[in-house]
Amino acid sequence: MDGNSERLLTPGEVAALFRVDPKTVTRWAASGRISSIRTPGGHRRFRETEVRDLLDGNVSSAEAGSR
Amino acid sequence: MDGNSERLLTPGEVAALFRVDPKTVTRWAASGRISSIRTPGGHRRFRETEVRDLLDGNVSSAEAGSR
DNA sequence: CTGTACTGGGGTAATTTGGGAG
DNA sequence: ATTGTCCAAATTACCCCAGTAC
Repeated sequence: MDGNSERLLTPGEVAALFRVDPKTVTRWAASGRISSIRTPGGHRRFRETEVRDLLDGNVSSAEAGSR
Repeated sequence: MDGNSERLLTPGEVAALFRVDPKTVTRWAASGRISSIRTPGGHRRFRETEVRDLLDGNVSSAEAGSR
């Protein structure tokens, strides 16, 4: 209960995080690749946790282990 | 906290920085020589700091007569 | 209610992906 | 072993305009 408000990000925010175009983020939501919440007006909003998870959940660590 | 504000570069950007083909950059990521973040669409994004470090941190001053 | 900034949808061009062969 | 080019397919970027968000 309470306001465990999940911070919602706008397409422009997510686009900046992934270095892509806001329209591309919209396509991800349309393809079901990312969860999206719709505002009464039809605009989309994304969960920060989901975006964060995607950002660091696919990082191939090069790790400088010059052996 | 949250040092997530990292600028990401596209394969074409990194390729232009190294003066190589985008395909070559992709191979570096596939070999694990450089960190890579994947977009939900499958495209790769590279960290600006990582590329910069490689560009400036790999200069063997004078390149002693290696040949 | 007015105004500014951003968003949604469609369509087309550019880029990126993956594997194979030189 | 590393790189550059070939092919085909997928994904992404930018154009327009109207509507929504604050």
